[in-house]
Amino acid sequence: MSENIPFPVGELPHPAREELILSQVLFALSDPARLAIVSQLVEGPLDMARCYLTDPTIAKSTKSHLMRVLREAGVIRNEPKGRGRTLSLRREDLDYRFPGLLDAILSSAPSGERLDLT
Amino acid sequence: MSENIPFPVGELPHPAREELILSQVLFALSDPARLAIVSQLVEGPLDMARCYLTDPTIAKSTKSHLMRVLREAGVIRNEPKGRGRTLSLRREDLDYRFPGLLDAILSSAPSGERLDLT
DNA sequence: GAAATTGTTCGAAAATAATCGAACAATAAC
DNA sequence: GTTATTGTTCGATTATTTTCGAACAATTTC
Repeated sequence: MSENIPFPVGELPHPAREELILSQVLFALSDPARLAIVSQLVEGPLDMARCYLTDPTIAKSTKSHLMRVLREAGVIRNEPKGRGRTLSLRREDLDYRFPGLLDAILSSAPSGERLDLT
Repeated sequence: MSENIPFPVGELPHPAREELILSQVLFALSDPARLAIVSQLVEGPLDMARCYLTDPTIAKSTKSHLMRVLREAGVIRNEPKGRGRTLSLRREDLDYRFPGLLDAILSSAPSGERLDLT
């Protein structure tokens, strides 16, 4: 009985580069847990299972929600990969729309939220 | 009957430069109305009465609250001046703590929220 | 000093956002 | 095919934010 097919859960919707809204990006990055996620993605794409949260007691549905906020703001990409997901930073799009913003934020981020950039 | 003297309302508390927290700043700037206020302050200090909101129907207590969020995040200064208040951007402190951040945000802000910078 | 101006604080109501567990979906492993 | 793994969605709950009007405070103007 397939009624109410909401979404095929596989490919998720991502805003186009031109649709990114500054306020939404700032809001997404204004949460320490979300910013910490972004910091982990600076080095490159990451399997979601290998993307750790500052608070390990958080429910997986909450983790999923954090990713959703980042994705809907256009900060990260979330793609199916095997039985899991690959997360990646939309650096080009962010730099194109908001030049210097990501760098400024990442270089100001608390050290606990920043990886080694040497 | 002076009980419960909460605050002399005059000088309001401002966080010190070292106390500014990135997440709080980003959150404060993630609201379009608040960002618009900040954009008006780029040109210099402004009497609060001359600081306009995008939505003119907003209550004065709400306007006051918007200013409070910006002040408590350390984005603006709010000082008594005559019977009103003078608002100013804490640019030096922000630039010191979060280099490039304010510029990146302001130059990416929607045109309706940005003044002429020529 | 009385009235007008400007803006803060307080308390309550409304709107948003965060969080969780349970149910579901998709792939992988067996 | 069955089970395990990984992560999304849904619905409910809680927490945080926003908004407002009323009351109050400080200053200016009269």
